[in-house]
Amino acid sequence: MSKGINKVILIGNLGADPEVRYMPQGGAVANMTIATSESWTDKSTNQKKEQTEWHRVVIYQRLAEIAGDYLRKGSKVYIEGKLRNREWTDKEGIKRYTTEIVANELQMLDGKQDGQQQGGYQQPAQNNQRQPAGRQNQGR
Amino acid sequence: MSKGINKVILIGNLGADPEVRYMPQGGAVANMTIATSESWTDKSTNQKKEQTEWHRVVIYQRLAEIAGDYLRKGSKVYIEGKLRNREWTDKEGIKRYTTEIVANELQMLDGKQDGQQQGGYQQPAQNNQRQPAGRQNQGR
Amino acid sequence: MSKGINKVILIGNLGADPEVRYMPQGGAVANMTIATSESWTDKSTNQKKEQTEWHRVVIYQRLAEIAGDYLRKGSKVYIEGKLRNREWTDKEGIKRYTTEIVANELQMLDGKQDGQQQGGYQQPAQNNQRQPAGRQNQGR
Amino acid sequence: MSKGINKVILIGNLGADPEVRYMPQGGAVANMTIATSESWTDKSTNQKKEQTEWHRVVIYQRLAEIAGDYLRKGSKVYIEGKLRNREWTDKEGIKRYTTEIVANELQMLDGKQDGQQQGGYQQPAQNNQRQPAGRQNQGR
DNA sequence: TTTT
DNA sequence: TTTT
Repeated sequence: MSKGINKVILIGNLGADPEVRYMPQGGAVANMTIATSESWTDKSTNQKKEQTEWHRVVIYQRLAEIAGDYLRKGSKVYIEGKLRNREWTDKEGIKRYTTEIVANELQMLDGKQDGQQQGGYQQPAQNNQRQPAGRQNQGR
Repeated sequence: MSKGINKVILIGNLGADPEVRYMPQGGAVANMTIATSESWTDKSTNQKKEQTEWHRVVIYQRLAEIAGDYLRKGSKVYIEGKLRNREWTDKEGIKRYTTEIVANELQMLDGKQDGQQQGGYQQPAQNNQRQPAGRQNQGR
Repeated sequence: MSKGINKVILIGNLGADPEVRYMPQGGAVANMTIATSESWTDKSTNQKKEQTEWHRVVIYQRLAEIAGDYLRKGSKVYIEGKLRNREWTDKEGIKRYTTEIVANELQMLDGKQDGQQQGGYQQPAQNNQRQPAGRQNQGR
Repeated sequence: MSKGINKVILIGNLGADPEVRYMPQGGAVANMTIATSESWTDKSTNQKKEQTEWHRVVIYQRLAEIAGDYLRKGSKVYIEGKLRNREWTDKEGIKRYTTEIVANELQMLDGKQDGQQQGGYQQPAQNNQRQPAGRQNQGR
């Protein structure tokens, strides 16, 4: 049972190909960043403004494999998940905190679902290699 | 116009009374932390587990004043807003990043809307004092 | 896999105790109506207005039993689910259409979780009797 | 102030071009139907199943004009709004009820934002004609 | 730091 | 038919 609601809904574009790694037990973990932006006109200066937020998203298991197989830099996705705060230590030994979205639903929103990319033929195995999940870029 | 969707929905309890400050121009800003927790049974050990997330929420203007007037430590609220990442420098000069929810909708979900609290009579003006918005606890 | 998103989020009060029935195979089905209301001031007449919507909600299986055991007329709930349109024929043989929310998440939002009701002691088994699911009020 | 939450989020495709009409006072009203579908494998028969829901969506004012100008049959959209139940009388004098989503946010999710359509050149003024809002297809 |  |  859960007490309270912790829900995030994002529609945005991937800043890079998802990074897929595998846990020692075999489960997949995908990390990706998603940009959402909003634009408005500043009424005092009458200037157009744009603000982009970059969201750290982590996905597990089967959904992580789907992300690794079908999503690429620039892909537009719908993500639903929850917020999670994580503590880690950087290489200088400084304690840092990161908020990320743990996604439990994912939908591609553009037609590049064939895995085809702008830069010609795409090797589907590229993001699929079983890399150890240990050393990864943590935090932001 | 906005490109993409950046939406957060929370239902949880306040960890403390909201901190309300006023901008130089007079607009109110309320900061609060909201806890959401989920509990489940670990099927391998058959033990009950609970995980609590603490969310930093910031509210502006009229909604901030409502928060300051009606919400207290322990209040259950519905919050809707968007994720915003903010960069700041701590007192050691270390650059830090914080993710917070900028709320644009707020609803009280418990009957303590009279401002009555467990600890006896409550002074409604307490959180209403016009404190300068300058020096505040930043980050987490 | 799902194509598209079909999501409803409601916070409101039950108009009556949930009606719980059991399918021939034993699965529970709970029907309930939930009111959400919004109020505003009509700026042309300066009059306060209020508009209430009544939502038909249906819940299945274990969640339906929880609803039957813990929810009562007046209970405040959070509901998450999807829209479903259903066709049925009334007793005059007229074909009718009803839209309902099929809930997949439910949370009680008030302190009446002990099953205590305003009218004195409450028999918890009352809504629990295994009624046939056949003859029910359909449509609205 | 609103009591309760009444929120719908849809991502789906338009079943037809939006129908835009104008109120006597000049405000635009757009009606459209949006399909969401989910597919799954029936584990008892091992057959693939698909279920499509058709949602009636109504949009007002400036957003209605945007819908009329940029959306076409087949367009993929994100819609956010609220549920509203409406009573009307069909031509046989039978009282009917319809549930629709009143949208307050709309985002196009495919690249056909230039108004270009599959069937050749598209007249942008076509859906823009100021038709009276009186006689419209009501109900479903 | 909340809540059940 | 609910709730404040």
